[in-house]
Amino acid sequence: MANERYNAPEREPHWQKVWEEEKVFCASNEDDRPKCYVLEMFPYPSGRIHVGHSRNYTMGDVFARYKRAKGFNVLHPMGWDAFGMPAENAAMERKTHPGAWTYENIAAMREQLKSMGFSIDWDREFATCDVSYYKHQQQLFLDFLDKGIAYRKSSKVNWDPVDHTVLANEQVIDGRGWRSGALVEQKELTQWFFKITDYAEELLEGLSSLDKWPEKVRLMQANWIGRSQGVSIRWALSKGSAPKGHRELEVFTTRPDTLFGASFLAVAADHPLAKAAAESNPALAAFCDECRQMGTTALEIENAEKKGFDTGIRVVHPFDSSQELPVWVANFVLMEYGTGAIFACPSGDQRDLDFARKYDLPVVPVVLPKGADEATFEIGDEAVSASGTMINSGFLNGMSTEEAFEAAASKLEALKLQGKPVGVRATNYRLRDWGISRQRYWGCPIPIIHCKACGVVPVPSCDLPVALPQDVTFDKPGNPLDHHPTWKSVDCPSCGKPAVRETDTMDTFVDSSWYFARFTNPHADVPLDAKAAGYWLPVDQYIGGIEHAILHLLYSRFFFRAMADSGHAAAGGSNLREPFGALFTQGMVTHEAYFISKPDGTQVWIEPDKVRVEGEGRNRKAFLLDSGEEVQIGGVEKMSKSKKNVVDLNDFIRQYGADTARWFVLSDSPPERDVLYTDVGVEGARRFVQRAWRLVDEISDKAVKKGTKKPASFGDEAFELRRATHKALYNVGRNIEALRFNVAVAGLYEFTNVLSQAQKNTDCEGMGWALREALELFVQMIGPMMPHLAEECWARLGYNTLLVNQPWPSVDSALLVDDEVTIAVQVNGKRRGELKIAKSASKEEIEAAALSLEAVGRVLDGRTVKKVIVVPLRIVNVVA
RNA sequence: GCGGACGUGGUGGAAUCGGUAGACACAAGGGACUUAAAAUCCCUCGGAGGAAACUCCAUGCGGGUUCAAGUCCCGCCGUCCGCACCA
Repeated sequence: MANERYNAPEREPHWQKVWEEEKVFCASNEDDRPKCYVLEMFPYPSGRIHVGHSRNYTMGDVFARYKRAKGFNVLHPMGWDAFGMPAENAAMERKTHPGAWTYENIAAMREQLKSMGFSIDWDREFATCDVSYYKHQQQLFLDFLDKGIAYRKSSKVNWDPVDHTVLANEQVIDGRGWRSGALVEQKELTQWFFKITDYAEELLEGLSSLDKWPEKVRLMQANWIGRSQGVSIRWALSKGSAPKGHRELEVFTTRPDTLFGASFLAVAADHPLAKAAAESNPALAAFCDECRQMGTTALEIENAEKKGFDTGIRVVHPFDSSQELPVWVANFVLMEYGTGAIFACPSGDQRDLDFARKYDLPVVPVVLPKGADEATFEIGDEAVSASGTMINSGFLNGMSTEEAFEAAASKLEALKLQGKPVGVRATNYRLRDWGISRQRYWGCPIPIIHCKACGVVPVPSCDLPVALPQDVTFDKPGNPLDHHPTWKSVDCPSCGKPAVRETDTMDTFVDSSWYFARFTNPHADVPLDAKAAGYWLPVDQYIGGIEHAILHLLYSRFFFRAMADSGHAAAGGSNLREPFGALFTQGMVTHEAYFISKPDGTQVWIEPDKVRVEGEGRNRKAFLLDSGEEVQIGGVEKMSKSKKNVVDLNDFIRQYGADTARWFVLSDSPPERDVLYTDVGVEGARRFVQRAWRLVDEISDKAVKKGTKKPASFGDEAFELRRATHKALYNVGRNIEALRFNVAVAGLYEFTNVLSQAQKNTDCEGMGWALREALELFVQMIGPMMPHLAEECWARLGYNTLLVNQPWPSVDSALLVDDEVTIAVQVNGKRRGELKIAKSASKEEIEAAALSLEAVGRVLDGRTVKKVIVVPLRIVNVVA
């Protein structure tokens, strides 16, 4: 039996079959054990799983298997984020149906995940494109509508004037449609929104309770919500300059203290005042049109050249009625934020300053920074936003910025315009409402009917689902639901007359905002089974990419609250508001990418397994395997289909087995950081799988039989092995618990080194028993990470039970304590020696021992010791 | 542009609370075993100096706090992620 290689590709399917037959991983909603809900962000079924994807599921699986061994009732489900654009693109390119393409991908990917041996409860699997899932989503929409959480308003989209279709931001390349190449326009459409802004304060406050979330994610969300305290100020329009029907302009500011430095107001191109002024001013109208040509993303707006146009409208300064300021239209002012209008203080804001310099508007310094001299202080090319002392500011002069804020705000509240206060203290949020309408086929239909007589009519619940039609074509641009000959024709549920269905579908972020709740009972005939959700939620450990830090996670936090507030609360009286108790954001798997540059400048990416790499450093060159043609080395990037730098999971498993893949993605790199895929790294993992098998296989013959009584005493080596075993167990458990898999892996490497040394001393008293203990615990420790190999080893150790059903072994803490400790001795902060001393040694004893060290005396060289710092168990520092 | 992170040997990284920097692994070099190879096992391995003991330098760069800084603070540089219709 000994010296046989472990044949992973052959043995792994065997154990997977056993687990499946025994239904080991099916979670019960009725169980006395404490519950643990482990979830990895579910995948988009893009086609095939590559090694990059597998990392996140492996981490979740190790945690889930560990928790199961620790005695928890574990829920570890899997599903598919199955709606979205790639399916429609595939439909256009390959003439397949998006549904057919999606379900084929799901079938392939499910098999891939199964071949990784993940401990998933497949009975709970669903795809968001299943009618049985999205019909409940439609019910949720109706309930949101009822509660006022869903509403309609006008909003802008990227419009391709040639294809007559709405484009996603990623479909707009350099301001042009990706297929047509036409200049993209902005178009106003009436669309559906969720009132996430109603929850802004709660979502912000809730962050402080999420102490098991990464600090950076909470910070990013807090900044995204962007609460700011300020004053909303109404400016009176000067008579004669105001368009008909307009008498005032409302502006939100966080800096009322700088009001005396205001030199102009600026409004968005879509601001009602701008539109009104443009009616009688063709040049202004043209400028506003130009602003609308600009991209819709924050990136484009920020990077665009700052431009403006004077509307001719003038406003009266609230603190000085003799002063009038011009109102401009500026391309950097957003209608969606605040009131769509700002007042500009160029001395204190860089963007305002650039604008003022460009259009020759006044710049009045109003804040004198600490240490500056008022007589010589000037604003050059850089605005000064720091706080300081107020100058040139009338009644605010001499105050600090903070005092001036209060004084100005109070005065604005006291002043009256048309009988109402000029200013009101207000809290503003950067967060905008969530636009969910998409003009696409492959999404959840919005259950609404538009009737000429009755207006917007919700589809009655009893008529759900509104299912997508199957017979659609993608041969012309635009939304196939809109083109469909019959689908949208329907009788109005209210008056019975012919009406039309809403043809917009929902943003796929809606689908992923509640799937985790649905997993608690995916077969319930209501969206949320309150009892099951009350039992399982919140998710105890959520794992996913950092790229979801804001949108998906914020939307889900909102959606969960919105569900509760529209009658879909999780039971248990817990009033649960946060769906994810702990969050972990893992890094990605990266791989070198290779490409060939075509004469037209485009790059054709090449799969790494078709490339041979030669040389080192700067001389590294890559060639095509079949033709020998040289290819460019394109740097290390995240594994992605578009760059083709993926390693297919099937190929990998066929060659190395799932356990090698699992071990590789867990090794070396800290899980929150990116890991570089390299062949040599994989070789290392493969070697360890064999080494672990060999150790167990060989040593099990030297160890005592299972169940042998523990000897009364152990020889030194046997005792040391036992200590090492329990230290390893303690560390591996702690590191899995903390998701520090790379450290757990290192600990296991270290332990195998100890084990292979110890087995040489079989003469030592009690060694046979210590080896048996070491092997059994070792196998249990690798169990969560390499479950197939561990089962194989468990059987080799003589068991006919399943390792996966064994409880996690307990640490003998008596074996963890050292009675001696080595501490470093420093002189003036530099290490000069070390000291082995009893753990119980007093400070005085440690100090005396340190000072008597030969190396310390030599370095001191007769100098007097000024001070000795003793940190027991850690360090001694002699200061001379 | 705005917001957030990260930066340690030839390489991936470890250092849990401010307390011996480089655990563990990979690569490389040397040796054992073998007819030979693979596999496996053993040794060396941050840089400079030195026969050695040992000394000096070293955690992206420049400052600071501290008895003590990879770790804390300030300022740079570089890389990565997000920016609301990719998921």
